[in-house]
Amino acid sequence: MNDLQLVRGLGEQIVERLREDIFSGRIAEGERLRETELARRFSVSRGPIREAIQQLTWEGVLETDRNRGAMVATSAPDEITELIIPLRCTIEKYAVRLFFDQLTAEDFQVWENILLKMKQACEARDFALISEHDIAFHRSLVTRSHSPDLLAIWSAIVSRVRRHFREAHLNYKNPLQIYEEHLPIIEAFKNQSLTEALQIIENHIE
Amino acid sequence: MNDLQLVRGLGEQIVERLREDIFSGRIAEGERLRETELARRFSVSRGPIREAIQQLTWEGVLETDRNRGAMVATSAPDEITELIIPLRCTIEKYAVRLFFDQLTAEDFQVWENILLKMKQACEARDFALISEHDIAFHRSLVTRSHSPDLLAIWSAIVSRVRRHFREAHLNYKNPLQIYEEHLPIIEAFKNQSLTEALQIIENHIE
DNA sequence: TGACAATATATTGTTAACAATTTACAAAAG
DNA sequence: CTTTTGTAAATTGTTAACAATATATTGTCA
Repeated sequence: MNDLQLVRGLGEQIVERLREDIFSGRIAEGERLRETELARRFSVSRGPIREAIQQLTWEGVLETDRNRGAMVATSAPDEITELIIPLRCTIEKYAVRLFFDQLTAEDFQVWENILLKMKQACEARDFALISEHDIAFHRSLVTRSHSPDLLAIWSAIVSRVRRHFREAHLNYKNPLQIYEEHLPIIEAFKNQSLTEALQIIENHIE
Repeated sequence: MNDLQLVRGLGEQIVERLREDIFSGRIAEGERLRETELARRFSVSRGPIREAIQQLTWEGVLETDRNRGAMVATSAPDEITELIIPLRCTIEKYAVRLFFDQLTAEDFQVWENILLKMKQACEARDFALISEHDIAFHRSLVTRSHSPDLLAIWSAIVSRVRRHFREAHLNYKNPLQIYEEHLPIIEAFKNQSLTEALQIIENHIE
C-alpha cells in the first residue's frame, strides 16, 4: 500500500546521484562520462549505469552519441530564459492545482526538509548546493502531482537551464534571501488558498 | 558527414517496431509486455529490450512498475491536453518570432512539400500518415529556429502526446480540413505579418 | 617534420547466466 | 467456504564475459 517506492532500483538511485552532481556543478558541463568508470565508482555493473545514462539523456542532462558514449550537456544560451519562464509557470501552476486539495502532513515534511537544506546551503554561501536544492524544491512540486507526463516535460525543460539557476543566485548579496523567497509558497499551501499560491509561484519564477 | 544515423542500435529499432505495433493497435492498450517474450520475438537478448521499454516508458507509451514489468499505457487523461496547448503555443510562437525576418524561398519550399504530403494523406484518409505529417509540419516550424534546445523541449512535449494527435484527427468528418487549417499559417508568413501569424498559430493549436 | 596506414588500447553494444522479487496455485487452518 | 500460508513457476533485476566500434599510439614513407 505504499504510494512512493521505498526500494528503488540501482539505475534510479544512480540517476539521482548523477543529477545532483551535475546540477551542483561537481561534474562540469562537457565532461565525458565513461560507463566502466561510473560502474567502479558506484560499485555496480554497467547495466544500471546504462539505464541511468539513457534516462538522463532523455531529460537533456546528458548528450549521447552511439558508440561514443555520454557527456554532460551544455546549458542553453541565455536568451532561452525568456521562454523558460512562461513554460515553468504553466507547468508548476498546473501541478499545484492537481495536488492542492490532497495535501498531507508528510508533504509538508518533505518540503521543510528540502528548505532546511537550502537554508544551510544559503548560510554557507555554497551556491552549487543552493542551486541543487532550489531545483529539487521545484521538482518536488511537480513530482507531488503524481503525473509522469508533467514530470517528464518539466525535467526536459529545467535540465537545459540549470546553469541559469546558479547564475541567477550569484546576483544575490544575501543568499539567505533565496531561501526566504520559497517560504511564502509553503505558507500559501498551509493557508489553503489556491489563487494566492498560484500568484506567489508566478511571481517567484519570474 | 551523415546528419542522420544510418546504423542504429537494436534498442532503437525495437522502439520503432513496438511503437508502430502499439499505435496501429496490433498490441492493445493495457496489454502486458514480457521481456523474455519480446526477446524471443525480435531474436535479441533482454538488454536491448529493456532499453526499448525504458524509452517507451519515458515517452508515455508504456507504463512500468518496478519488478512488475511494462504494459501499454491507457490513453493519457484528457486533462493533459489542457497543459499541452499553452506549452506548444508558447514554444511555437517563440520559434516563429526567432526566424520570422529571415524567411527564404527554400523555407516555403520545405513547408509546401510537407503540406502536399499531408494533403495526400488526408485524401487517402490515412490517419496515421496525417498525424505524422502534422507533427512534421509543426516540428519544422521549431526546427527552422535553429535552436536545438527549443527543438529538444518541443520534442519532449510532443512525444508524450503523439496519441492525442491521432485521436484529435479521428474527430474530423472531412480529413481534408486538417490540411486546410495549416494553409493560413504559411499565408501569414508570406504576408510578412508577425502578429497575424502568431494569432493564427494560437488559434490553430487550440 | 608531417601525413598516412597499421596496430593496440579503450569504450560501448550485446549476450547469457545468475539473483531477487513477484505471481499463481494448492494445501491447511479457521 | 473463506482466509492464510507455503511452495513452485514466472518474471524482472543485476552481473560479468564477449563482440563490435571508436580512439590513441606507433611506425613508415614522402
